[in-house]
Amino acid sequence: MKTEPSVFGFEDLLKCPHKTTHWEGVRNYQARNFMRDEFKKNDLCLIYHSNTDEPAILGVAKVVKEAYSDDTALEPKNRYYDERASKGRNPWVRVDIQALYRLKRPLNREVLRAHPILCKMGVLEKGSRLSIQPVKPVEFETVLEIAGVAKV
DNA sequence: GCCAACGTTGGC
DNA sequence: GCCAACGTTGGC
Repeated sequence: MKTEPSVFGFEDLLKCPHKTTHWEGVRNYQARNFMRDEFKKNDLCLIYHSNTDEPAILGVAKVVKEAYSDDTALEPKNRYYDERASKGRNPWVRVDIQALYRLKRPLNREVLRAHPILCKMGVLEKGSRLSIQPVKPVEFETVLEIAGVAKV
């Protein structure tokens, strides 16, 4: 799961009550489909900072609530407002996630590129813009193994 | 700030 | 359905 630290970073997640937040504002159908169809309760996700001086994977979170209506799309004042969405016909969903671990050693793109397994990750692909994208089990395990984790 | 890549929009 | 124009993403 990508996020821009200037908007909502991993540190912001840690400050939330129960280190839990609604992952809202996804307005891309492909990314939405992943949340809607693939995210199951207790699944783990990697948190990645994009559009920043130091893009990196730096945390792990858990799905605590599966996809449900992202009502920010219905609020005209909200930055994620979508005028075409309406109550009862809202295409957008959010999930709730809870921070679990901080990576002891955040993995930046240079580190990912240099690794024989992690160099294949979607986030490194040219033109990769998907804010929600699948991670292979072996990739996930490798990230935890070489980064090390600390409970938050 | 630049710019390539991509998704979306809308005229035809 | 095609495709040009446009807006956004995001690394660098």
